[in-house]
Amino acid sequence: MRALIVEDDKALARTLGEMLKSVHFESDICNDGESGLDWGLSGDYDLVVLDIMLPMKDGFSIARELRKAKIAAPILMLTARTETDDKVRGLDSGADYYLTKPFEMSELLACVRALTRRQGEVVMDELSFGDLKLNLSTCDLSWGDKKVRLGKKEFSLMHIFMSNGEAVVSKDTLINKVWGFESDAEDNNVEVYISFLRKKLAFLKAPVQIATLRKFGYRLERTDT
Amino acid sequence: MRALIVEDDKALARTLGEMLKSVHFESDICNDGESGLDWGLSGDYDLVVLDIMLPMKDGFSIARELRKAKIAAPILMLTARTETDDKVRGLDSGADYYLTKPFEMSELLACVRALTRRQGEVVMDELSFGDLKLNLSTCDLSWGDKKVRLGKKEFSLMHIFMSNGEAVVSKDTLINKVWGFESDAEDNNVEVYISFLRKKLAFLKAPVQIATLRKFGYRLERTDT
DNA sequence: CCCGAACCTGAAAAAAGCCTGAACCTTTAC
DNA sequence: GTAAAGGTTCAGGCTTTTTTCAGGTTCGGG
Repeated sequence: MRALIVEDDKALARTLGEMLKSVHFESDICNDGESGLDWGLSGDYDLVVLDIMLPMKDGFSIARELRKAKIAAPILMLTARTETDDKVRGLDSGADYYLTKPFEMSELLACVRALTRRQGEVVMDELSFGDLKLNLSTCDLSWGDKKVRLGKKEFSLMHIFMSNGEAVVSKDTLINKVWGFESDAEDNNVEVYISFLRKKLAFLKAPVQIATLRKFGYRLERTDT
Repeated sequence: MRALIVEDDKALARTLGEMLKSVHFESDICNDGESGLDWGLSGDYDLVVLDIMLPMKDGFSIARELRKAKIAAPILMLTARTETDDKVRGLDSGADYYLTKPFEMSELLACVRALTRRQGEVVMDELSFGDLKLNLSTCDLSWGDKKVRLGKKEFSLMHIFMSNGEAVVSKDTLINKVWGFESDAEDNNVEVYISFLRKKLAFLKAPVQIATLRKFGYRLERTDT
């Protein structure tokens, strides 16, 4: 993890760096606003600690410009100003936390933990088999730039196949998982849906097919090219 | 957007609710810790405002248990305690921001904005999907120079769609987030509003549609040109 | 080579889900 | 208080999904 510290008080900057080091951050330090912004724009920091009053360029502007450049790293604003207006301005410039000096190091570290904790963000779930992809959040099956929408049962079936790789899946298994443990669905229902899926795979021109293994079931296979 | 306020000072709770309302949050209020936790566990909130000293169960425990249950909503901890130890404890329990009373409402709202701002989004009061824009402060949906005003429910729905990009959103989710998880709204209510929104999108001639995925829900889609 | 079991698939019926106009109710603004 | 805006309910009609069915094809063992 890398942190950028933009702070003109060199002693404080160094202390911050050491504190962060104790929680496994490598820190870079800038003593003025311009260089702070430049470094921040590189985009490879996981945290930015920003003073407000700085030579050359103030912390508000830096935060604003970083956000404008789509830099998403958490910004911790650190300042002696206690006015509510400053806090509001700081947070609205794009900062994620506003901490007023003086503060204890334990508090700062707790903030840092809170800010960096939520990194397990938007996980776009997707199953894939070769280049065939099943998007679990949009429910569509795609290969290259072609996409088809799957109905619910089609989706469940495909989901099962794609989670099983190349393993054979029996009709019984499919019926149990898709139609439910105790349903009166028959083998033919599965067959019909397999047929639907094959049509869609053909439409995608995907190099993948659903192969039949008589008396055993079905499985996904790559169709070599 | 829905907020859960857990605060035993009823007057303050009500004030908070009103403040949040002005930034388009529907709030549910709990006056004790136990019910606060229960409600929070429903997982339908986009923000939790938590007092620390509460009857039945303190804010630290609530935050900890919510996180344990994988509830990811931002937690704003709100308290009179100014001890560094309390702050550290609060943040480490899972809170995302620690605000000490007394505070001004403008500060609270700035925190809320900072907390609910999706990472990577720059302009705070506008969501966008392609060229379609939803102005969060005027509730206007616009495309190019055309604009329509959305009602509150229409707005909430659109807000959810636009924060979710192209992901499918189920009717249950929509009902829980727009009408509240213990409401008796039915699927048809959602359908009616989807219908309203479609009319407005059509009026805007926006290249965006609300697609139906039968048995899954709805999602935004670009209508290719 | 022949037969039956297993499988495929188009079509159509049945069921489930969805859309929407309109009437009616509730809240808000003045 | 009143009107307008917003919200809810309802019913009939429409669309898509799911099931059913029937005739055809494939496969493997005798």
